[in-house]
Amino acid sequence: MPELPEVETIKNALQKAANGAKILKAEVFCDRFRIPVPQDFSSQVQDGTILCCKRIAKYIIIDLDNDKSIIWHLGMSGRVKFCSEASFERQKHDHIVFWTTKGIIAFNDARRFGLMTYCPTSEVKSHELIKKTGLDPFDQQMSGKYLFHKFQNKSTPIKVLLLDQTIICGIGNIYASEALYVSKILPTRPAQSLSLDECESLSSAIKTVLDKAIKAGGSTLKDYRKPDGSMGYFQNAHCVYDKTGKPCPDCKCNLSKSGGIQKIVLGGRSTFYCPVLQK
DNA sequence: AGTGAGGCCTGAAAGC
DNA sequence: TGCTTTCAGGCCTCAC
Repeated sequence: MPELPEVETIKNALQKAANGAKILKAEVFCDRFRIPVPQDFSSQVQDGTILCCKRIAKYIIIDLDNDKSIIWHLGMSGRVKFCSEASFERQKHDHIVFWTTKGIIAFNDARRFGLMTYCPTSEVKSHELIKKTGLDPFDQQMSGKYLFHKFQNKSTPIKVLLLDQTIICGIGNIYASEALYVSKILPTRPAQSLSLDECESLSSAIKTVLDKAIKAGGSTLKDYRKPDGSMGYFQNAHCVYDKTGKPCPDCKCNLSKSGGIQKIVLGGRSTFYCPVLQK
């Protein structure tokens, strides 16, 4: 499920709920993820106290006081559960469970496209998985100019490049469509055809869309401890995503003529856009 | 080098 | 109703 806003929301929730918690026991019930959980994972994180939770791209990084950091990715279907020990009942696909002094943290991931591993805290940034991630959308250097530069000589559809985590990290399939809608750019446009102005517009649209989603996700935080222990994800108010045939919010065109929001496949992924508003 | 297809997994929803 | 097919918010590897 999670794209940047969801990961940010979950990271914030974890930070709030688990900071200062000591890991009494970490149990790995299934280690077959995108990359296997290291054999010594449990013993390496056990007795560590959680100093802080950070987000790098779509990764959650949990720094422990024993100079180890947990690297966590939720993949497509990953969920984080946080609940008291008394109310915890291990459910299907709860593959990794932490018993801490502040309660249970469980990693549930039906499809196991996610991953959990660890490394020395000082080596997180140079870690194989982390080092290839591109600029965070909220990084100071993120700008139209940066995108314009990165898009030079790229004939790839702009929508496909937005999903390339080595250029900008954190954008997933939903927000790629949404950001292009906000900046009024057709997803099929070759990246190199975008003007500097359009890149500026896209850069700010990315930030706006993600920021809105984080704020909305944050507002659901108050009930993140639902009875089932899951945190719940922000139910997004999308403009175009999964709205095939429906009018887009800003469109004043004739729906019967335009056909409403169109769905196409780019780079193997569903892509949604308004053929009237986006050029 | 850059691109598209296929693969990893399971479950929900749609199609028959 | 029940079986089969398709699709899913991520990401990697492989063949061209």
